[in-house]
Amino acid sequence: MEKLKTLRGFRDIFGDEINTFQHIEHVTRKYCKLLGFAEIAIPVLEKTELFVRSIGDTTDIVEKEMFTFIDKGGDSLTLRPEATAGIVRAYLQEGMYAKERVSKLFCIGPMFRHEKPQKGRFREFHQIDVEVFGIDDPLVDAELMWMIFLILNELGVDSYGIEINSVGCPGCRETFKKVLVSYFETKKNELCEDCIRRLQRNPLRIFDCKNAKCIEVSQKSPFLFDYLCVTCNEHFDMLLKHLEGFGVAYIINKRLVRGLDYYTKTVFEVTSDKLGAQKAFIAGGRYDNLVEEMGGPSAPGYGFAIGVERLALLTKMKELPKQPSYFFAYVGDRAKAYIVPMLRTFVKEGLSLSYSYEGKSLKSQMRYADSLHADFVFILGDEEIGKHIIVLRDMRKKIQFELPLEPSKLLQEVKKLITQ
RNA sequence: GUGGGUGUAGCUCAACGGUUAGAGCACUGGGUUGUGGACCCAGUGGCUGAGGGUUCAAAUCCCUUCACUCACCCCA
Repeated sequence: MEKLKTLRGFRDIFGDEINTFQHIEHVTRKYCKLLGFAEIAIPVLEKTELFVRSIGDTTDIVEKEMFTFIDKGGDSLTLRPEATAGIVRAYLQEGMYAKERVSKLFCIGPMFRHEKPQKGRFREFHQIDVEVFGIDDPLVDAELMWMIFLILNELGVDSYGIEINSVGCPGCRETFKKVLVSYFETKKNELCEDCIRRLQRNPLRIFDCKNAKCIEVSQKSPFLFDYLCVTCNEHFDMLLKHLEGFGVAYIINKRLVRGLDYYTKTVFEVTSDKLGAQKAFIAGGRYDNLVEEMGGPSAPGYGFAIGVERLALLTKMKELPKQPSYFFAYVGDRAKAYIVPMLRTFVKEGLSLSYSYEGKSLKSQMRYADSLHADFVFILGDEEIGKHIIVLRDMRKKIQFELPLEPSKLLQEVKKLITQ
């Protein structure tokens, strides 16, 4: 029989890694709540059309990376490749735009993209998504970057850079595209095959190319940054002022463009050189026209996504002080019968009590207790039962003493030890 | 989708084409009656990823396939 295993690019997350995940979620939730964000859980599965309309039908994500299938009813459904589309849908469907002036939402969960896996990239991966709707003040852009700064600081991530750029509004972008295309047309023979293709479809993405010759050509090319309209320019200037006010260090990267069609004005990436080829672990930007394009009111938006797997690779876990743990070791069947009352007594008080189901020798139980890093071990046998006592061994201090066997008195003595 | 690298015990890895495929870690038991970590002894554990071929003989060479991995494309 064939061995059962996870699908390619899908993984079990457990052990140290899931602890890191939980820690990342905990810290992120804390700052989201401090800055007035409300958590929302949205479906993993939506109609394919939602993603095609929001992400853009010529993007790689939509063209070749979605898990799409036909449902029994004949609908085309897709496992979400990103969260923004679904959150925009919820924002509209639940009428949030009518209930509040500004909506601040965040969402944590798995995303799915049918790509070839490599370092820091999986077919099922996890994102923490943060979005703001209803306001286009550059203060929002800066505030969220500051939040990232606070989160990374608390997670002990040190070597990273926040790269920012502006991709303008549809107005300045269109005029710039013409300038750009006419420049690259003159250098066409120096570009790689991919970039010649990009020239037709999405010339801005030539800036993303890693080919040495293309970089050389594009470095001398005009930048959209220098062609921004007055409004976009002012937005960007204010963003920089606010970032300085927040004390967030940034790098302006005029080459930075993003893979999703809906971005306007501010775009940014947080990168680390410790991640291999997939160096961006947080990315986001402004999307002032997306909500309207999705059939809603004219509501600007701004958001970012944290790649949890990638961030986990950079997170330093601190050893948290834990409350003491207890182990119950027993000798003989009469003593084993005390497992149930011991458990009831301890767990009710919120104290962790482990034990061996199999019993075996006291030696093996002590070894087991040690492997579980128990702080205290109770030892009970016929001898103690006869004397109405139980032995408590302090595993760190290597000392042991006798305590009353009666549960309420035992608990009293144990609590005294904790407060010592 | 395109390349490169790697597949041997639960994990990390050995084994020139030649005995019964080994070691460390982990696990289990033991090292005077009922006491942990270190140390010592013993034990469990493998269709060498799968399938075919070459050979007297294949973990080892060849082909196919699958998986993992890194990179490209793209992305968090």
